[in-house]
Amino acid sequence: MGRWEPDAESRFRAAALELFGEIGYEQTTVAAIAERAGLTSRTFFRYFTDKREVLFNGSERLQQIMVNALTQAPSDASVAEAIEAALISAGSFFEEALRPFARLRSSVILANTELRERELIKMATLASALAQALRARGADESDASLAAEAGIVVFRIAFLQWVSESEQGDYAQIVKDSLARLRVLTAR
Amino acid sequence: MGRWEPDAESRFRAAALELFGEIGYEQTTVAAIAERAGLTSRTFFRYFTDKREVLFNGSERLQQIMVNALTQAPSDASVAEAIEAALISAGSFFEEALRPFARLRSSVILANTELRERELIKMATLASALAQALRARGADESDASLAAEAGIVVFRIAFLQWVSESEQGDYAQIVKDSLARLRVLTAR
DNA sequence: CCAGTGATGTCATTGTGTGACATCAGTATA
DNA sequence: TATACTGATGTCACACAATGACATCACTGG
Repeated sequence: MGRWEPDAESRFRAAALELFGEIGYEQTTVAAIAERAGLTSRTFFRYFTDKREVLFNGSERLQQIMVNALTQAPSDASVAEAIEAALISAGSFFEEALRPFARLRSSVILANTELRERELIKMATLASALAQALRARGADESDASLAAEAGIVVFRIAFLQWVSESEQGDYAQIVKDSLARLRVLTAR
Repeated sequence: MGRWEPDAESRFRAAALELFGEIGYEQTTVAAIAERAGLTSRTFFRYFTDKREVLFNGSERLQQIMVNALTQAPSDASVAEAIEAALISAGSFFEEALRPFARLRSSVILANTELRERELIKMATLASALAQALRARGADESDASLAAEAGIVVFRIAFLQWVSESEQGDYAQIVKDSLARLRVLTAR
């Protein structure tokens, strides 16, 4: 057995999500998270740059999945088709079993402005990565930005629907519907 | 003459923008801003909830202008047309004389992640307001969100182009071009 | 002339975030 | 086996952001 309990990082994540749900994000101090995880504040900040970041470090993996999907789309696919493929590939993140977790996390984020800010910049980073991948496929500079950002808009709205209590549909279907709606709306 | 120098708020804004430009956002302390403005940190936080907020409190006015434009668009205008009117109405913010200021402010924001976060949430708030106004015009619930968010994407990209050194065109023309591009991209 | 108002200042406190240094089990190396 | 090394954690000290409580005092209206 090692000198310390394993999985410090996931213990931090679990403790944080619990406390945020129990007493709210602002009321939760880093010291409290660390105590519940059996560690110290100082150690918390070695794993996460930020108090907020403890809720967001799955995002690199999501980004990688989506960029891969986009890159591997058929080379004759249109920009819109490539983006659609990327959005749908994110579905592996959104399996039914993870819905309760996603719901809790999502409600914590929506309840706090600081956390929404962080979420938005993660989405912006994702959009940049997708735009970059589109350019690598030969898309025009500003077309790439526009398409990627618009794609992320659809992604966010679809995700919110998927995670909402009332919604029953599966993620891929919601994405396709949203894309279709956007098409209608932008058409003259 | 009043007991204090007038325009405390704009003195804070000016001092902050100067210092951010001179030594960077992170290196600038609130105490330093206050000192340059001839006031106290405590007073700074009476005007601005945040250190960041000192760069962002024009946004309510922008929002009001755009929502007004959207609301006053002809009642038979399509969702897309109403959004276009709102985007173009923002042009009163972006007159040629203000470009140097906008450029400095923009470069300060782009250089710092915290500030980019704040900018993004201001844009998100703006998008919500536009969506709300669209619903008031009778637009479908999710159509309103999609159209407003997509509109803000165009707005952000157009603004970035307008503010960039190389670009020469005027704001309204850039918006129209970007909208046209988005239309082409989303079409099947 | 006086009470009240409001913008500012002073002081104290909590929490975030970070640098510098200490500890010490496990591992590699002589 | 002894010794040095590594790396995850802890301890301590500190700067800065943010906020509550209370003090100050020019100006205003009666």
